[in-house]
Amino acid sequence: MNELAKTYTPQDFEDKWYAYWLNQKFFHAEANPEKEAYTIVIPPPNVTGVLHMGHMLNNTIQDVLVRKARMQGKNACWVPGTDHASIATEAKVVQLLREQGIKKSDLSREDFLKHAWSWKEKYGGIILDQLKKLGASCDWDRTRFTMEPKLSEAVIDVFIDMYNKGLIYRGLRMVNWDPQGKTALSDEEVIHKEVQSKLYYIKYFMADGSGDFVTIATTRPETILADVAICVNPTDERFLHLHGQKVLVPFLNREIPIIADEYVATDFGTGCLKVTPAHDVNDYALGQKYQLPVIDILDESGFLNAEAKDERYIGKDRFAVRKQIAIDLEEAGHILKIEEYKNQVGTSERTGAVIEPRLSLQWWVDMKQFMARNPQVLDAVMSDEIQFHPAKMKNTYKHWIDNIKDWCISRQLWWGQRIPAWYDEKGNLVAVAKTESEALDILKAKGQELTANSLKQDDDVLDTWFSSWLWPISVFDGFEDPDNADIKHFYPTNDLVTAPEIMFFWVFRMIMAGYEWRGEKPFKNVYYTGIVRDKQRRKMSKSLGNSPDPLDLIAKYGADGVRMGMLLCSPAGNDILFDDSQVEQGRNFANKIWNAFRLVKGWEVKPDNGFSPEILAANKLSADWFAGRLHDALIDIEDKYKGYRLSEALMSIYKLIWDDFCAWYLEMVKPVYGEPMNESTYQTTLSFFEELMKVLHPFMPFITEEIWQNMAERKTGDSICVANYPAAVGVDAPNLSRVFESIQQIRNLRNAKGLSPKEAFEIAIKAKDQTLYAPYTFLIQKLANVSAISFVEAQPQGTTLLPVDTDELFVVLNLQVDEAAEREKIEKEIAYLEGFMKSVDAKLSNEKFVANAKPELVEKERQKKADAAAKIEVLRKSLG
RNA sequence: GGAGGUAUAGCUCAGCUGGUUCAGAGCAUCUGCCUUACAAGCAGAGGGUCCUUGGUUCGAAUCCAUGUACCUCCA
Repeated sequence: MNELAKTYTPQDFEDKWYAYWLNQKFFHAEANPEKEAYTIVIPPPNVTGVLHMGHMLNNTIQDVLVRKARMQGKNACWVPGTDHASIATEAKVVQLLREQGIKKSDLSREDFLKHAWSWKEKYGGIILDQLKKLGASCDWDRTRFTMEPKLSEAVIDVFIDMYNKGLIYRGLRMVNWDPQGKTALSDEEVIHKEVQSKLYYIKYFMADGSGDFVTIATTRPETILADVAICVNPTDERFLHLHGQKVLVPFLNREIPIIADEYVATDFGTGCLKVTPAHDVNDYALGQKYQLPVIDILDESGFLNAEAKDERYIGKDRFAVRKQIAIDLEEAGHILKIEEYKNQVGTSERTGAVIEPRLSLQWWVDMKQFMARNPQVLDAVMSDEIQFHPAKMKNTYKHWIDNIKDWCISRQLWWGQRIPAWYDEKGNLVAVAKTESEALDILKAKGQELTANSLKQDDDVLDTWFSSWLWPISVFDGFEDPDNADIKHFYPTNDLVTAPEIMFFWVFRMIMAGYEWRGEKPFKNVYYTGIVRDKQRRKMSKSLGNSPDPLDLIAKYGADGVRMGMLLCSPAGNDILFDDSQVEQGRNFANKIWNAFRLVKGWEVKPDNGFSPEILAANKLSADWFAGRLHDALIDIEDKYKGYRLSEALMSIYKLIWDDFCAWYLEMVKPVYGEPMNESTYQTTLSFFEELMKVLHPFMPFITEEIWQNMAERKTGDSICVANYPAAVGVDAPNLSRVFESIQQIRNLRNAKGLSPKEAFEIAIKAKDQTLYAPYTFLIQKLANVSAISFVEAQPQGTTLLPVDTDELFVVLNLQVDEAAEREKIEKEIAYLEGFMKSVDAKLSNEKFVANAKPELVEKERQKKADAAAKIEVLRKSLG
């Protein structure tokens, strides 16, 4: 290293070191039974996605964990990859085609998939390249994609296996229908939003022509065309006379019965419920119970179909009809009133469209049965066999499992794994098999002769999560070859880092898959990150435009600064409020380190024998002190890692470097201007620096590598990312607490009195135990700019007293002291200590305390009392 | 409507098994310094009814209950 730039400029070296790491294959891991494996599988981002702040946080945490494991000599493997994201990707491709004037409906399945694949090839890798900018140390040779042939095959095999085990069934059920994506969704893919809508009170006239009517309240007047009954609560006295009567559906004049069921709430709306089995989940249940007909008036796009019967509305969108029918009802005298009303509507996570409950034939996973087969899915989490961080997430997990519902896994899309089910010409399910010929074989074995022409495969594909739940197994080809070296070595994985909202979509289901197909948990720890929000607590999102572009941030502050900014404020499970100023703090820290290194590298180094024994001894003492600090800090940091408290670990490192190393240690050993540094202290300082860089490396990989490479001669193939992580070594460190306090007291006095730090003065110390000061007077002289130090038995004339713990320090200065203010300050201090002593006394004289509290605690209290008494004495004396 | 969570300094958060090493950290603020590594810096300082009200206990920020506010998930 020749010249170091004056300020830290990450742009100069980040790309260089990332390329070097890749070149040297430091991130690549091969199965090796000799070594302890450490594995993370990435939560595969959508192949359509671009990096957002959530990814940044998530992947920074993973990188910290994997880099530390790697430095600790583990066989660290972080498997990257992407998710095919069937709905999101298909929606994007459809939109792109539309822009080119091509309609999906005009394309064959094969042609559409060609377009989708070429789109994926073009844009699919973007997000992974962005992760490289962040410094992610993934094993890129292992990059997987949930829809690549091997992984798709695993999905199909699993489907067939589950079908054969009776864990999957096909059934006509109410599903969440996305009219825009034209597909079914699982419950987890539906987002409930509160909207301002209207509650319409509509009159239904009695069929007997009496002119009497009942009033119902609904937010969806367009569905009256699909009404098949009116329902009231059997105990509702207002409507007893109506039971069994009939009313007419407005406009259609269809006669429908009035039925009674406890389901209806008497205190909501009018107490009369219109029953529309085709368009409401609860109504469907009612319809089943009373064997009511089902009239479905909506098509797959949410437009009214011929079943609506009324020509005015057929072929029109549900929302348009809602508006129109309200007007028409009003004109026809059917509207009693319209109220403003807040209610929840389900929307599609992917397309944003309002979900339509729709009766359709779909494939389902029988979750209750699955759980019965694999009780460990719950037990392992509750017993901490799989640890959640933070642990409070266990409650949510349990509650959800206790209320588990079947999982709808079929999607009416083309982009994804096509369901391996086969139907005859009448649409009857005849076989579940991987290929057409296997299906024919199965049929043959059953004695059914069908030809390829009469056999038709299911048109639908599987839910994206039906492939990602296999991820920890499938990335190691654990389905294709269950005993291969990779899966045996790397599975179960160690840590999973993900967002809490993914718990049910993904974490839970991976645990299911792990026990079902490996008989083993998929990971040991789950770290739930927070949601990244802006300063106003709004979730960062593209539509709000409140999310900074991570790459811009990296360009401005450097990847290390961004990583640190993300981590500083993100305890596990808490939302993180993101602000540029945090990233700035990270960048400033990097700059601090950079300059500390400039200082050390700038020293002129000469052999020890040219230095006075005093200087050598002094530097040795300083080094011993810092070695002690380093030891304590390493233990503390390790502790925080163990509890997955990464932001706290980082804060400990931050303070270790900034305060202990830079502010204290470097100032202690720094030669006066123009003087050289002795060789042994220089070497010790460099080795401290190296240890610090190693400890910091998982958090700030780039700057630590840059400095590490420059602190000594390095060979190609050397890197801090594979250097040994420092271990805490016990040391005999001097206690400098009184020395530091003395220095701070003197600095404080200077500040308070407006004395220049350049002006040196003498001090005298009256101490019970001089050995706490005598060997270190050079430090007080150097760091507090003191010209001479003597030890005395009483306060010399014309000096100012500074209390240092129970000792007294006298500054030899004729200060114009504001006597009254001084006295007041000291008296305040005495009052506080006396109050303190009183409370300790009260405790000690309380028999129950002495009897109940632990003996060491009582002893501690006695000690406190004695200390306080000594301090009071010192203060009293200073008052004269 | 149901479930879970949170409430501590201006902001973001620690505070574990109740006990003055318990009221803390970082940032921000204020004061003084461009002190030859760093103004992206240095040296200091101020700042809190630990959400309310009860209870348990010799002792509560900590445990329990109630209320309030906010967040998340589910219906």
